Amino acid sequence: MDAFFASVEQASKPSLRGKAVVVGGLGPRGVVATASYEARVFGVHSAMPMAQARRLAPNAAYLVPRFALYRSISEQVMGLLRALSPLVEPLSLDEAFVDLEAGGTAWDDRSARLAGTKLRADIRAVTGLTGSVGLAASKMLAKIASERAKPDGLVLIEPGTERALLGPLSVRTLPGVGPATGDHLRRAGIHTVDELAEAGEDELVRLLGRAHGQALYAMALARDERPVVAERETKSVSVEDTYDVDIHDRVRVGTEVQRLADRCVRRLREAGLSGRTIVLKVRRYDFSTLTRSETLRGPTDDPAVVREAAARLLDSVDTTGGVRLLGVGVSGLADYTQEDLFAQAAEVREDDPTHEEPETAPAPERQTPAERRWPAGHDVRHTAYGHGWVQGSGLGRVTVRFETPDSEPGRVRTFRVDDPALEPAEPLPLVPAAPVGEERAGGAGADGPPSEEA
DNA sequence: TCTGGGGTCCTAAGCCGG
DNA sequence: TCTGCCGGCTTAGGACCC
Repeated sequence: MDAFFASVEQASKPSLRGKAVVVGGLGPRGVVATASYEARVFGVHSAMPMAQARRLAPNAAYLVPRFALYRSISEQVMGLLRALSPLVEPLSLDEAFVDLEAGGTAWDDRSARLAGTKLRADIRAVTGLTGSVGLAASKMLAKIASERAKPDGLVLIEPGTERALLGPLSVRTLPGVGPATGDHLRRAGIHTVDELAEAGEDELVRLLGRAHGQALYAMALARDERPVVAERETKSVSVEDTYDVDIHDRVRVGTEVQRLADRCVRRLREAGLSGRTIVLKVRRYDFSTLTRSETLRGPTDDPAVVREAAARLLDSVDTTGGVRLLGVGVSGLADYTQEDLFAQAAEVREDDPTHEEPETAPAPERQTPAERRWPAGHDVRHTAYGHGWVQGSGLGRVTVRFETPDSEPGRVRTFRVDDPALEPAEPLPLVPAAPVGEERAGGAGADGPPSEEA
């Protein structure tokens, strides 16, 4: 999908179409998750600090991500992919590999192009968004092709042309070559894929280590046999928070770690998993990051056990000077088992007579009521004006633009944050709900105004 | 107001048991 | 019985990806 988060926001907010839109964390330490193509013109891009983005594009719309909405649209798209083939490997919410051959698509350019073209049309019809398709004989090449297809395009790499195409490209084009490996290679005088191939496998292994060297050499020769894997097991579950200001108070650090442990366990349980290894992550005031881990005798999903372990790990960390980030994770995962759970909990209670029962609910997060209740970009409903979204809030006021995905750009009104006529609302579908070929339900939709167009 | 959050994989060192 | 080697596990850190 092209600039996925930003495109979803533009589709759901007519007034933002054709405008610079930046989605990401809005706090003092936020970074850009996705910038619309209009925002990229100003030099804004993913992973850039939000403060820098605001300097580059002060007039862009800045919105908080709405992951639940993105996930629901992602599922629609993944559904279309699975109609093409049973072998679909999602890489993220907005990207996936599809093994067309396993889905019965004939192995020739015409058939492949046809499948890709139809897919792009289907994505547009179902979600209203544009997606790009890369077609090639391997995952690496398909990925490179899809990058070149963006935005809103289709690129096919013909068998036999791979090496000629890759040769002059920067080593950074290859998946797995990031800033560090790129620098490393540059210092060795290797800039292009051709130079990578000329260096030879032994030299690359010497420079980068066995696994990385061999993998990179194979890719430089356009050799990539990795299969498309549909179901990959989760290897770890973790949560982390970056704080708006560094935490210096050791007691506060302790309580934050406990909260993170609880959140992590909640996620673990939702996934029906338990794990043996507890990991504590600490990023200090100077951005240096360290991890400490402890492996238990058996897997657990008991909040008390994870809290205890995280607290022990924290004891071994010096936090003087302050911490900017804390995280708790669990790895060494196993499917949830009742026996292990009880055994582990009993063990801890014996070890520690002062052990406390876990709180049933974590302490609510501290944030100003306006920001908490009215995040920028989220949907709202007003009893008189209907459906809209939060343009901004502060000083006891919230500004709302009243429009829906299929309306004209709407008008802006400002309310008190505690206006009883205003309440948070669920996002509306980006395209009218009725599937193609079915009769619409007489304009008597349960919520939202009837569509302007057929 | 420099640098998020959730992952994966690899390396390397130390330790332990056979 | 002592030593050496090897494999596997644990721990810490780093690179990379979206």
